[in-house]
Amino acid sequence: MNMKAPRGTVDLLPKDAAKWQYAENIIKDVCNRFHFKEIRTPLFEHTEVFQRGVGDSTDIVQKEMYTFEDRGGRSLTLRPEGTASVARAFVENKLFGEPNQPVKLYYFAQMFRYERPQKGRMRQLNQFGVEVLGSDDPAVDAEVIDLAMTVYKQLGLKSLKLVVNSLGDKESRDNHRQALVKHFEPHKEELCKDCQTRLSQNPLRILDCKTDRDHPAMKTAPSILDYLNEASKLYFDKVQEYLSMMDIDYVVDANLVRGLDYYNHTAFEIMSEASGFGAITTLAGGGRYNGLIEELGGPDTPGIGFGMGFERLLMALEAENIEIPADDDLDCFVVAMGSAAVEKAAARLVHELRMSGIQVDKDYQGRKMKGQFKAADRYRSRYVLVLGEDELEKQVINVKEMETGEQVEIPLNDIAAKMKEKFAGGKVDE
RNA sequence: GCGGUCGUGGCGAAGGGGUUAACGCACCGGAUUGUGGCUCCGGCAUUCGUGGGUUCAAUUCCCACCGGUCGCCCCA
Repeated sequence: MNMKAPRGTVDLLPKDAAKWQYAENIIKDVCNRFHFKEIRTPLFEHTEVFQRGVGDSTDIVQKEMYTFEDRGGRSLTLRPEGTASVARAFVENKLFGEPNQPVKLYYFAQMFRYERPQKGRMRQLNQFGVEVLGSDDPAVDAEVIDLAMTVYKQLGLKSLKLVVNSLGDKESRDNHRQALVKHFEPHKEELCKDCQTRLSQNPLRILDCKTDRDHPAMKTAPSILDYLNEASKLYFDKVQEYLSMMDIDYVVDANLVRGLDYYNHTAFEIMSEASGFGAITTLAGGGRYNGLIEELGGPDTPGIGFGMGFERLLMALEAENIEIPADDDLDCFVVAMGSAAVEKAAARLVHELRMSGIQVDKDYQGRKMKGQFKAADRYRSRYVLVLGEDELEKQVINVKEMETGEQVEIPLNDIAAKMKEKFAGGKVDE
């Protein structure tokens, strides 16, 4: 039997889970300040949701989905990204009818993509993401970007690069697409195999190709920015103005192309520039997707959002040597030493302390007293409560403060109240 | 999906076809009948990633597979 976690998956162990919780809490706080509400959608959807939502020509749909048939013969797919699911939920639950518009949502969710694992790329990955549905105000684009950047700043990241681009509206995209095909068609044979396919499928992505990066036709390729119609250009200008007003640094990269079909107008990506990051530097990516809601059967509703890789976020924190405050001190450790009666009294004591709101643990390994103290030390326990035959006889408990080494005897009847007193007002180091 | 590289205890790491698989850290016990450190002593690998093959003999050589890692593709 293969008892290893499936390829591309990892166990999140307690010491790392604490870091995740820390980051999650900061993110939730930022979302709250931006007045976004949480949404939780199912882990899997009808396959069609992604085929239509993400787009048939994308890598995700073509080769990365975890698709399976359930016992009822339905084709289901583990979600490879968040936007399509949220859009489906928006339509199904008629959130477009809510009085509060736009609908501003955030989520923490696992995504699944069948890819060759690598550092920063897992088959099961975690994303934090947001979606704003129901407004095409360019200030919303800026707000969404601001939210992402605020999250990173709140966590202490500095070496970041924000890249923005505009893919324009449908008319602009179509015109640009035609120009691209016309431009690359004569060089078709010189391009890589992938790009030859892209020429007919999605010529925009040729611009993003690493293989043909140095091809002379690449430099003279028509830029989307030159094909934006008036409305699209105006829109992009406004987004940039808002970003400037918020003092958010960014660069415009006309070759920034998002891999998913639903994007139009604003596209952006946030990358880490910290050293030792490896080949993968994208921390978050997103953009506007006016038309997606309609594609999924809802009313014509504009939308914008981003997905932020959680594993990569933590990699970035590590790369920038940002310490995550660890708070794993223990309030009390009960050392019990003696007969069965002592053990029973200790169990009761532990229970009572916990009922009083005190964090407490004890030894269950049958260790000797010295070993129990060592354990208490490892747990960084503030107090050790010793209960032995003598104490039980006298109905007291020996309380030792580990940092100072001071010890006092407290009657068993008062111990819960006394300890509660000591920890009143919260722990000092919290 | 393709290419490079790696896979020995909880962790780090040596070894190199031959009956006991170094060492360090951590952990447990003792010296010290009930108190955290230090020191000393002792304990701690029956899958040396998995499965085949070569051999009298394989952790060591060969093959395949699995997994990690780095890069390509692409993305979070």
